[in-house]
Amino acid sequence: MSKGQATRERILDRAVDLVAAAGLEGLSLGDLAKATRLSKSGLFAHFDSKQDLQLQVLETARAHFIETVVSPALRQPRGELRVRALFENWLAWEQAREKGGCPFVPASHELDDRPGRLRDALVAVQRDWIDTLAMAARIAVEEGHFRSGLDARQLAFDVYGLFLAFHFYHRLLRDPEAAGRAIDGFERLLAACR
Amino acid sequence: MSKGQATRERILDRAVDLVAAAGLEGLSLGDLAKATRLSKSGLFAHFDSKQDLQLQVLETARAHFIETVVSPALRQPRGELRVRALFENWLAWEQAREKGGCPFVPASHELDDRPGRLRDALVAVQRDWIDTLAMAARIAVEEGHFRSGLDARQLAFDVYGLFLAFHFYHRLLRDPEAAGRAIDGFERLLAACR
DNA sequence: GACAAGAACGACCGGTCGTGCTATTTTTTT
DNA sequence: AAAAAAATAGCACGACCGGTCGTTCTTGTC
Repeated sequence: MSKGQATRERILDRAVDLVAAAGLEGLSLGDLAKATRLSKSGLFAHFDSKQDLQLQVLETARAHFIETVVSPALRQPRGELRVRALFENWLAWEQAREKGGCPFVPASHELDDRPGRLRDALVAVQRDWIDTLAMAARIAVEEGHFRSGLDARQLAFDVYGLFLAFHFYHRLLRDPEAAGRAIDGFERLLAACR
Repeated sequence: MSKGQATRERILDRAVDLVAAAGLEGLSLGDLAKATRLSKSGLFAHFDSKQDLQLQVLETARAHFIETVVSPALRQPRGELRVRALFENWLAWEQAREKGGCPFVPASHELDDRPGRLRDALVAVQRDWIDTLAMAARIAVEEGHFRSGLDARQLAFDVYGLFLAFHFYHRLLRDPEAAGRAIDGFERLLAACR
């Protein structure tokens, strides 16, 4: 790998953290340059525009998410275990990044009223993730772990709600019971699926 | 009421809409001046600083929220009906503001890592609201509508999750079924409380 | 060792931000 | 109607924004 390529990856990894903390708009070239100990222009030479940078940050975050949340869960056996793994890895993903948390959550609220390529890219990522959740639930029905007739997309909605509530209680309210509450809610949800 | 007072309230009302759309940081004095047809300096004379403006915007939003969500629900009879009213008014509050949605949701994500008076004020508002939800649930236990031993604060957590999922599906994904999903989830939640 | 390509630099552009100071207009009080 | 007070406008500031420029340092190839 060329040196430029390596630097660009270093920039993007650092940028994902900054986005998780301050959002996609809060990410400024100056801050990112300081964080990577590059000059602003030296950094900017790696990207066509700020939007290009933001798109690449989104793509980098997506790759991280798939690597640490989705892929390990897909190695679990089909059915309830896999659904559990998806949710638990998701919570861990949010907690692991000590400084920022999940970068998609702030991005979702910044972009929900701003049409454009950035928003389209984010929506695509989120739809994929919801599809993954729903598909895992549907497989659990096939396996006989969940009752037939279960609305898998409704389950995905409910689970997403638990994650967002966790994010909110954890990051804004600093509630130490946030994770416990999310897990309790998830168990109650699963019990209703059987 | 003096004219200045009236203008200030007009500014704050308009500012709440802009915050709902663009967040507390996205609110700029220039934009707000244009929206209220004042000069930037003429507008600024009403406030000590931008932070002062933001604090007053938060307080204005809080007053609106209590007026349109909490107070009408407290006029409902104690018990399940009141819990229902709180949730339904909450959903309606989010949908009523055609341009912006709930101003507290974007603010929560902007401020979750920024200590200061703004964050403290927002946390206080949110804690009050969660207490209101939990208290209504506890009353429903007293009235015999909900089973005894119910964890009222867990219910508040779950309900908050449903609202956030609704907000996310509605505003980012533009899912027309968002409200239906939230209501379905709420009904399932209530059924488990009885 | 020459030389081109890649990578990073510092200076700078026009624009917008929050914020102060001063003048002018409008409202209120006498 | 005059004087006092309040409300608004005009203007300029320093800081920072995304982005461009020409230059320099590094790297690898012939």
